[in-house]
Amino acid sequence: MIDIYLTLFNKIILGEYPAGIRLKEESLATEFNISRTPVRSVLQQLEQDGLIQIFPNKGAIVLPFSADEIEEIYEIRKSLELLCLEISAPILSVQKLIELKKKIIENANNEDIQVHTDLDAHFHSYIINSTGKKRLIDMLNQLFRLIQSFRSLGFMDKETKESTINEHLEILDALCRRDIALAKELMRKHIDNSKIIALSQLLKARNT
Amino acid sequence: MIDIYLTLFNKIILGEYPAGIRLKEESLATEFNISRTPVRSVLQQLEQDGLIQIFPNKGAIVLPFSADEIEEIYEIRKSLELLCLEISAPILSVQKLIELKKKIIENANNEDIQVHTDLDAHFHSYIINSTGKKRLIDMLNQLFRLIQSFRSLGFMDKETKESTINEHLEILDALCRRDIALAKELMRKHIDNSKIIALSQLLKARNT
DNA sequence: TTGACTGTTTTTGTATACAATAATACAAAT
DNA sequence: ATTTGTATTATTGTATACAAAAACAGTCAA
Repeated sequence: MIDIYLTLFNKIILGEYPAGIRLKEESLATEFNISRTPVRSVLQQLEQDGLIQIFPNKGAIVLPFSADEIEEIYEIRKSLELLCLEISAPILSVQKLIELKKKIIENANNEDIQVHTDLDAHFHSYIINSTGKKRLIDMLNQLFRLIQSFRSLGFMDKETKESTINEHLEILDALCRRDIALAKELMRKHIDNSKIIALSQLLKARNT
Repeated sequence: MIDIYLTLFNKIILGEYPAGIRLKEESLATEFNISRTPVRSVLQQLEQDGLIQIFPNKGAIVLPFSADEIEEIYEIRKSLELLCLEISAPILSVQKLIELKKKIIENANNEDIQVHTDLDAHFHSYIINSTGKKRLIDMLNQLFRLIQSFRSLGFMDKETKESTINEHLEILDALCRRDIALAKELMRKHIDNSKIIALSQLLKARNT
């Protein structure tokens, strides 16, 4: 049931199911060889992700997932992640920050995209999870799922990869020195840059 | 079905269902004289609200909704509502801002709590909805639902009511003059004050 | 007494059948 | 020709039946 969720999720994100088309329970059920019951459950989840809208007694339609969406998601992400930084920066372990820096430097020339995707996730998750704020963590993870594919795709480009690495390292340095104001400013710029990368990846994905 | 959702929602918020207790589908179904199918749907919604957690094949337990939760929700709200302000402040209609001011002043001495609850909602909604950002609006509305009861209760106290009114008016003035930096600063303080009010209302509600 | 095993019961997950609602097509009237 | 009303169909909403998994209780062995 998790896989029909992910299948639909990705089809919508990647534009395979365009905005406006209707998702009928029966069709989906037969398509995935399951009954309508789990289908309804999945549709409810997708609505919570903001990918579809369910009209009572009328069914579900796919909502637009366009550049505007990416733009909005990144602005929300920026606000929430800066809040995380504010909360966790004073209590982050310098030792762990240094470890993270080492890992990033060691893998700087690694060609594997997955490695960089993981390091990126690791970097942001450490800051976010250290807040210990359940809701905040959940909200950011939900946003991350929405932009995940476009984030990874960005690491295919060498320059993009290198600038991302540098930005991560600079933020870690500021955090080690407990220069929170600088860390926030750098993080703000980093997320703005990431947004531009994601947007360009979206356009690429949609034009293929 | 909407009413069983609201019933459970409020019972959890108000501490009637304490953290940790298990919600069994069958019991809820018989209690509300419906079948398990809509109960499951409601439980899924409550999980999205962050009020319960569903463990696969094991069922749902109520999560804590304590002062810490209120604290966290208000911090998130502050970040997101300030983002809204940043986006919408430059484009808010001065005419509408003045209308809003008038309404607030006219009703300043009204004794009806509902009137003040509505004005409060109106004030914040205008700023939030003017962004036109669907996701942002949805997220804030979800947060508002969680703290709604404690917000209204605050208006029972005369001093609290008056300070809230004054804060709203000051923010509206700043917005009329397009002094966005000031508006943001005032909004930040306003939400911090609201947090304290909500927290005290939570404690009151829990001790009765 | 403790601990592992097994059979029973409870509870959740899914499929299916039925009910209620909305969409559609077609006919009749203006 | 357009609109209104009605019958039909399609689709969602809910109840129930069945399957799978987990929790529980009791028994036996160490």
